[in-house]
Amino acid sequence: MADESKPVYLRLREIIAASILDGEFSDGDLLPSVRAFAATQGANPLTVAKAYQSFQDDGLVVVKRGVGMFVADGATRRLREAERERFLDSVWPPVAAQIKRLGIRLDDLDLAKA
Amino acid sequence: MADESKPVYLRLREIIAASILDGEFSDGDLLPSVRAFAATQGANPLTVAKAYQSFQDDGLVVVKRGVGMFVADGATRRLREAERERFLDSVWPPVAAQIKRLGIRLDDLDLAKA
DNA sequence: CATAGTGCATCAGTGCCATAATACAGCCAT
DNA sequence: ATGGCTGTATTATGGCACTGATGCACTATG
Repeated sequence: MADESKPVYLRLREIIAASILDGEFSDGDLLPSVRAFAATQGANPLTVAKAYQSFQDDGLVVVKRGVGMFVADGATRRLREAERERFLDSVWPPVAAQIKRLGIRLDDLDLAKA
Repeated sequence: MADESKPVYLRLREIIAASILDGEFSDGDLLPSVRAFAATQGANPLTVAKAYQSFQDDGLVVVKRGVGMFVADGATRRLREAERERFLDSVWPPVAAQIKRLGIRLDDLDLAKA
């Protein structure tokens, strides 16, 4: 969901979520520091902090002050379920409607194109 | 694409585009006036005007000052092609990526749910 | 000409987003 | 203990998009 028009902190949030879902970071793993991640993404550290903040609010990330941010226990599973529900409820229906409206056939939709 | 978080004028634009693609308005038809459409949608007339504006810029709508806005010649076809290209280029790839990432099977995606 | 319906231009207000510069609080290896 | 790394809080600023109220120019109709 790399929509170029979205706010930066939301894009960063999606990048982090994708990394976790793809297994790049597992439960208990130490996430990149705010400053380090900001550097690699060319973003402001405070903007990164804002992205991390939303994960804390959901309890998906645990902060050890002075050490770093860790993926919470069971976060991978909970994140996957939350994202799945959000996708099926909010993302897919309008997409399906557009597919139908535009008369797009499933042959045109290559699932490997991702 | 009724994303509740999007700006109003973009949602209105999508409503209009869908109406045209669904054949509710054909080439040459008179579109609802800015004020009338604003009333039915509970929006501000200026916001509606901004939505219509984007169609004018694309030449999909022709303005007769003092009369109203008409669907341009060939607009239905051009709109369908533009929307199709936009969908395949910008919308579908991230959606497909998310489907793959979340391990969603095609059985869960009911195309009739639209 | 008078009226009522069009779209449109102008100006202003509001809120979110991103950035910045510091400073502070906690942990850890040396 | 000290230096260096964590995240956090504060305040301020600039930019931009969205929304809104008012009034004007235009056209069809009678």
